[in-house]
Amino acid sequence: MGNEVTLQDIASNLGVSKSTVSLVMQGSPLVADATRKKVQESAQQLGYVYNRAAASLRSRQTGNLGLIVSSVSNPFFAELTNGVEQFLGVEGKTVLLGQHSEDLAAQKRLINSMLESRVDGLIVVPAYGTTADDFSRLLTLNIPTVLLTRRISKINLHYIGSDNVSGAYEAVRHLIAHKRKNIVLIGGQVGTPAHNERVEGLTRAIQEEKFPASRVRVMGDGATRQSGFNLTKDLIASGIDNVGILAYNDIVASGILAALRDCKYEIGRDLSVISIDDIESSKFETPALSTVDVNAPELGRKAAESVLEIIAGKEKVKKTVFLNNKLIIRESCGCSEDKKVS
Amino acid sequence: MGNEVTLQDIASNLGVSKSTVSLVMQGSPLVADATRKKVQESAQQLGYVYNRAAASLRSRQTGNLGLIVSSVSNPFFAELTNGVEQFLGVEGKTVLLGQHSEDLAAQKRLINSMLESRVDGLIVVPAYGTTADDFSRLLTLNIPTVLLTRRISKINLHYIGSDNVSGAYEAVRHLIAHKRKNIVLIGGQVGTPAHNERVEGLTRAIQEEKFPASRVRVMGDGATRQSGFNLTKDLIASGIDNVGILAYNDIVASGILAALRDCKYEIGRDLSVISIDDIESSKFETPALSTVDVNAPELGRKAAESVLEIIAGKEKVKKTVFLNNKLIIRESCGCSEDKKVS
DNA sequence: TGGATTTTTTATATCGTTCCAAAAATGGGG
DNA sequence: CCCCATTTTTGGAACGATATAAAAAATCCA
Repeated sequence: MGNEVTLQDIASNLGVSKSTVSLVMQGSPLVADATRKKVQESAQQLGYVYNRAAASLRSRQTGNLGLIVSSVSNPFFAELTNGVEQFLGVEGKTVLLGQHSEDLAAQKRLINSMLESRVDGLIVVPAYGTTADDFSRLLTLNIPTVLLTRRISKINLHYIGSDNVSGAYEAVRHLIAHKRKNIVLIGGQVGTPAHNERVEGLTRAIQEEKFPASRVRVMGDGATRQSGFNLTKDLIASGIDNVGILAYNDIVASGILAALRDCKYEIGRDLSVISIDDIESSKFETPALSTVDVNAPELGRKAAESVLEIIAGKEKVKKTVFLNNKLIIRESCGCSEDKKVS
Repeated sequence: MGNEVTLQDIASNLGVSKSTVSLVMQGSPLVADATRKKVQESAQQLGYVYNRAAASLRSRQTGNLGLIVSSVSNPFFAELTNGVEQFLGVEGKTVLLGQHSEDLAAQKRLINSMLESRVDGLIVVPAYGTTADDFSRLLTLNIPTVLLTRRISKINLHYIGSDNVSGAYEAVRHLIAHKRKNIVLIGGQVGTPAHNERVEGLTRAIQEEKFPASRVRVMGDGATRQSGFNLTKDLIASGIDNVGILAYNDIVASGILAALRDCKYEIGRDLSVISIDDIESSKFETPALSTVDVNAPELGRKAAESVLEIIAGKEKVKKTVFLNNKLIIRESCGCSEDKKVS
């Protein structure tokens, strides 16, 4: 335990200076090949382990990147996390993971913890209700930060997300093409940007298609399977006739489908369900879920790539990037029974 | 950016020594209350951020804990990760996350990266095929390490997992109680400890119940939804009569159920499916999945707790801990139709 | 061969904290 | 008011790396 091999040990062992050894560790082209080889062999042999904390003290770069999400138990965030970690891992960076569970105090604690760890940059899915104020520390310290999938108003930070407006728009157009007489948006935190965007896409679609607004309904109070399940039971209880359901996301959709199967509806024939996300499990739903693929792992990768670019000094001006999404038609919308729908 | 507030700045500001300020930051009881308050206020006011890397250089404790799993895209590992992070987060520790995706080279890279980050301890779900040799670095450096849910033979490390033997045993007994005439274990990497344990539980159950071994089958080649789906299609093609399926885990079970629904089997009546894990989504399957609850988040929490205890110097001797599990009866085994089964 | 170049190596200060031993301040009897 | 015990504060040496500028060694060319 107590015996740590240091640069100095290698240097003494070889009769060179620790500066030279340090240069080798950094992969500098300044050192002669023969010397480099000697040093590397000696390091190997002595069991040297590079000490990043010590290095960071002087170099002011830790190689640590923070990732804060709501919870990896949610498959959507898990896929984001997967994308981020995969990308950063091969870049030789280390990911510090935090989950706020939509708790602002927890989020604050996490941000602080990451600052203490001197992360080179940060990727955050902000908790519901986050204001610019909650991020003031990041702003004043000027930490390279990317907001992922959730925007915060009046804050000047990079943002990467999917285009929820167009996603909802395409989904609703498809529901209308199936001649559904009622449209219901189920799930989500009403009033959040992510929910507003879906409402906006829905609104645009029904206006364009001249679908009567009186036959559109929005039911939201959370983005869990359970809330999808409960809201759907409510909907059924209040009368459900030839309805096209736009699920807030695939997790909610999972609950919606469970409730509908429970009540013996034939999904696709009696009614249509289309969702947004396309998490891995959705194609194994019954019926297979029609959904807008936002490519969560790719969102994660792009966010990671982006934060590295910001650190590298490119991307001076704050950007908002929407990744393209794509409507994936499976069975829950009814296309398998009614092949002619666009 | 360039202006970092340090302990010294606070000290100068207040006319005390940086030692005193350091003591306050560490929450030492040595400093007078009045002084402590002054220091805290000044720190707040100057926007001081504690530098853990600098601290760790001298104190030899980073507060970093490493967690290496296969992939958080797999809900089981996501729930483990969730448990670990939740526990360590409130303890003020930082989680470094790595995913090896069952790639030994990636795992090696990750371990090395965590050592460079001087993690105080490590929690690892080892990749398939990991040998004691892959962990030699951890052993010689004597890093507090807990193996989670997967064991490695001939290695002296703490282990925490669920009792797969008893889990499989209970599940198979239940299948037999449903008078299923054939038993099939579907999914998993044949030959791995985790798979062997399930086979052992299965074997024990059929011997005890005098169930003919000739009507037992093991089909495994992976632990994904897709492999559950494919293997089930194979099983169906090869003739399936009054079968009781033991799914390797809930992810595999998800694929199994999808395949069975696809072929219009009435799950529960025509055949039974029981699985092991109980991930969050399983109760929303159709039919709701009967499964052995291993409480993944709790496994994660316990692993985290355990690694902290090892670091604290308790737990000198390496322990192997099996958490209790519990058979959860839902609908996929057929109990909803046949209420009398034990 | 000698001087100018180029390549390679090095000495030393520094990063921001903790540890340690010792010094200073405070408090309570007698 | 002084002495002793207790509480609080402090200076300075670590920790293990990097940065910087300068020295040393090797190479080139006439």
